[in-house]
Order: sequence, then C-alpha cells, then structure tokens
Amino acid sequence: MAPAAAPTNDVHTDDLVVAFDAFVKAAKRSRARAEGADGGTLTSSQADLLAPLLECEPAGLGLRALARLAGIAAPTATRMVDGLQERGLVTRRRDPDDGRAVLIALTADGEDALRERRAQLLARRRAMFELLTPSERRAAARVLSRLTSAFEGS
Amino acid sequence: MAPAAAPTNDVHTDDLVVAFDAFVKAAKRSRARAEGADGGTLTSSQADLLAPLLECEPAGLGLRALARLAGIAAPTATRMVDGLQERGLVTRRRDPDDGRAVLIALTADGEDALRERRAQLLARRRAMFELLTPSERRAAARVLSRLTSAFEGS
DNA sequence: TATTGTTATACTCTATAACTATA
DNA sequence: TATAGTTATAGAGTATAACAATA
Repeated sequence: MAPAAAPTNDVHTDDLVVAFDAFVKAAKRSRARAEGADGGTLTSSQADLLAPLLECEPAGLGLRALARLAGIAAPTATRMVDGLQERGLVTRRRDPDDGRAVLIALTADGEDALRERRAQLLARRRAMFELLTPSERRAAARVLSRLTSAFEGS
Repeated sequence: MAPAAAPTNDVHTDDLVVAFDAFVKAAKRSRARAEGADGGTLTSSQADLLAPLLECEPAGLGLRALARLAGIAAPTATRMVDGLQERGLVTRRRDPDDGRAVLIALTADGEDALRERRAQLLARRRAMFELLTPSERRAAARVLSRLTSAFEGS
C-alpha cells in the first residue's frame, strides 16, 4: 500500500549525489591546474604504463603484461613504448627464454621521471589533506574506503 | 630537539593518501566498466560541451562561449560541433545580430541524448550509494564537501 | 594451432598558428 | 585593429584487424 521505498533514504542519497558531483568537478579542475603548472615529463597514461616496472627491475616485463596491467590494448602499448624508448626512458630487449617476447625495462632516466612524478603527486595530495583537521582526515579515510567498496560492488 | 612536525598528523594524512588513491583507482575502473557496457551516444567530452545548451534553449550559444565553458580551445569545439551536427544532435545558424558569430543549439535528438546520458549517470551513482547505510551516506556527503573545499583551496 | 609483438588503419580529444569574414 | 569562427597541421591516446615470428 505504501508507495514503495523509503523517501528518507532517497534524500540522503541525492545529497550524496550532489556532493559527489561537486567533488568530481573540483578534482578535475585541480588536476588540470596541476598538470598545466608543472608540465612534467610523463603524462598520466605513460605513468600508468610504466608504474609496474618499478616493482620488477631490472628484468622488465613483457609488452602484453604491461598492456594488461595498464588496462590498454597491446598495439597501444607498442606505440607508447616506441615513444618512451626514443626518449631514452625505457629499453626493449628480446627475452632470452622466449624468442617471441620482448622485455621492457626502465632506464635510470625513466625511473627518475617516474619517481619524480609520484613525488609531485604525493606532495600535492598531502598539501591538500593538511587543510583538513586530523579528525576530518580520519573520517575521510573511512568514507573513501567505504566508497571504494561501493564502486567495486557496482 | 624533537625532530620537527607532529608525526601523528602525518600518519593520518598518509592513511588518507592511501585511501584516496584506492578510491581514484576504483572510480576509474568503475567508469571504464560503465562506458564499455552502455556505449551511449555521447562521450564525456561531448556531454561536457553540450551541457550548457540545456540551460539556454532555444537561442543557443556562440562557439567561443561553448568552448570556454567546456574548458577547451575554439578549434576543438569547431571540430566537435562538426561531428555532432552531422549526427543531427545540434544545429548551427548565423547570429542575426552579428554576422561573424554562429549560434549552436540542441536539436530534439541532441537534447534526448544528453538527458539520457545524465539519467544513466545518476542511476549508476544512486545504485552505488544505496550500498551504503544512511549514516554512511550522511558522513560521505560531509566528507566530500570538505574535500571539495580542500581541492579548491589548493 | 596458440601466443607475442608489430603494422596498418581509424577515431576522439586536444593544441597552436594561420586564415577569412565581419565589426 | 579586434573579434568570431574555421582550416591546417600536429600529437597523444585509444581501438580492431591483419600480419610475422616463435613456441
């Protein structure tokens, strides 16, 4: 008889939808500002592609593994590696154990670029989070964990 | 003698950095899943470009205004409008008051596509947020507002 | 036959510089 | 001369399909 689901919940859900939307927009603007400012040597896509290489030096990884970890198609990874290799940030060598495969590894310059990019990102986030009070930070960490679960379950 | 700034705060900040990072990754994966699934008629960039037109029908807006509101360069907007016009989603007409200007407006199809995209996004977010308890939703809305302020002040 | 990587091709999104038409 | 828009050109990031080499 009652007209379906609790309206109280919907109000809270929609408040959250609005807050989430504002948050996404602010995050986007902030990122745009930051990328315009520093103009680092690596784009986000390139950093995502190279990140797994930090954890498997110096052997390197196959191109297909790299593509899969970055969530892109193999030909895309080939092209990106071409560019990064020309710039001296990665090396390509044949896998001695499998003549089909290629092993991609970071050069010292590539590792520097990647670590520098990470440090900048971390510094920006820390600076931002320092604007919150300690108890707000604790609450934010809890809430973000819950939202992460919600994303994964949706 | 004590080695500088309060370590307690740093721990909380770094917990938040970790939680934030996981959240960003989950959001990215979720978006990728959703865009792969529905394969709607409008990309995010196109929706961002057209969004302001919903609020100024039926007159339309100049190309430069549209580009500025979407945060892109004018030639980029020209190209995007070319494609959307070919698909019958927008119209271009000369401004009767200024022979240099064009006025871009949504067609009925364009408006439908835009509203449908918005509805899908809203439905997805609502479904996700329904996974939280009401008190978690309230806490999340508060936290996201604070983070939005932090983004804007950084 | 299956797998690894590459090439060929194409589309979207983005930019800067140079141009046209109008004010 | 200044402004609105377009064209020309370039480059990153993405995909699928077709191919070569190797297992």
